[in-house]
Amino acid sequence: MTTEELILQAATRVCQEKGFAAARMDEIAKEAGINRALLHYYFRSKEKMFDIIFAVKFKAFFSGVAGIFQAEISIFDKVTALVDLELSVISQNPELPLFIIGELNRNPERLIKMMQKNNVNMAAILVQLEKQLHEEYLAGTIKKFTAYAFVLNIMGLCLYPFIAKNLIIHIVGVDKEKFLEFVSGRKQEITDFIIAGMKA
Amino acid sequence: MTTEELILQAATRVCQEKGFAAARMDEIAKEAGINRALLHYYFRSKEKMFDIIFAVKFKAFFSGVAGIFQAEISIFDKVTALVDLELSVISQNPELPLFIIGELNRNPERLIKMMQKNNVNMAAILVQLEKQLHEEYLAGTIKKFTAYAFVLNIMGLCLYPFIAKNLIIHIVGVDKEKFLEFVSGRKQEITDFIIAGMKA
DNA sequence: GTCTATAAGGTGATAGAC
DNA sequence: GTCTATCACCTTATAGAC
Repeated sequence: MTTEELILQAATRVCQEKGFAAARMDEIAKEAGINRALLHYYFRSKEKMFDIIFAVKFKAFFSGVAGIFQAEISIFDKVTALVDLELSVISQNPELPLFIIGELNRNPERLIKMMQKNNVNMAAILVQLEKQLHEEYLAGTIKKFTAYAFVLNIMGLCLYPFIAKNLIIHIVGVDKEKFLEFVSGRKQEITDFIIAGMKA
Repeated sequence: MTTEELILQAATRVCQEKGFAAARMDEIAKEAGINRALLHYYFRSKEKMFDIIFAVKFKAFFSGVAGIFQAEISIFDKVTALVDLELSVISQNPELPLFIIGELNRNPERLIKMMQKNNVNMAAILVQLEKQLHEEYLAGTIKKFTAYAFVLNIMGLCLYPFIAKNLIIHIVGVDKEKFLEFVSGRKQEITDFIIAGMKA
């Protein structure tokens, strides 16, 4: 592993845990086992380093999701595919949702740029989704749902357990690994729950 | 309004928006229209001031919820009551969930102390809930659910839209007030969705 | 109670030796 | 490339006048 990769890995850990404002260049350097000045040699500034970290995490968070939304499959198949993808991706990276959401306030423009760069047009996706939901409603397969409700329900059920991970761990005093194992293993249960809730 | 209340109000706004690490005493002072030294006169330190803010917000977040969990009503009535309470409380304070969750990492002990101080024993609540869920499952009214799943599903569906508020606003370019109005108005829809998903 | 001035320490970033 | 030393700035907190 190159020094640059080593630093980036350490920086990712620290930034994800603490957030940009609370993350310290000194802590990142120590975590990487190198000197603080070397961080600036490779990345010039904290902000630029954070940009790179955010871009990687953003891709992990969104890649694949847009494709499923736009696929020509039934709405129930979309539910299954979305739950499967989200839980798979986030299980590998439990801090991801809170990191993205938490850092958003500080620099919303960054997110918008990322969306454009990755060719994700969420407004267009929602319009298309709205059409499909309406058609399936008319066909009698599902109850009436807006595209917003559809997305929020799926994301809420999949992501919230990871977002509230530390809250739950500390409140009920459960083991972190056990908890993550539990929420990651709920693919079928969540999928069934959503489909049962949507069926006409 | 006393100066102390004025400061606390300004401090709450800034801390909730920026988080502890990014919040600046100077910004709070300006927001309150007073001098920075006066903050320390009233609250001694940033940390102590934050303690007070957090305690108030914590109570708003948890008060009532424990009571519903422990009430002697059917599981469907609990769903209805919980969704109603959560959406009512959070609608009045959309930043609340992310604030509590986001600040947790920095000081988990604070949360544990709050739970004890407010006499909320979540572990005991979950045991009791588990019992009820099992009984209603045996009675044939609902599918099999763990207490964890029950709580996570409800909280995810109610809270996630507020947690991801800024993500959604920026991604789809929707108006903030419109969005909050929409998610706050989903009480019936979410309740129906959950009950449909749980029914045997 | 409220202010100005300032101390004390932390933090990102750079200079320059090796 | 990697280090030590250091600058320049920012932020919390206090001292002391009014």
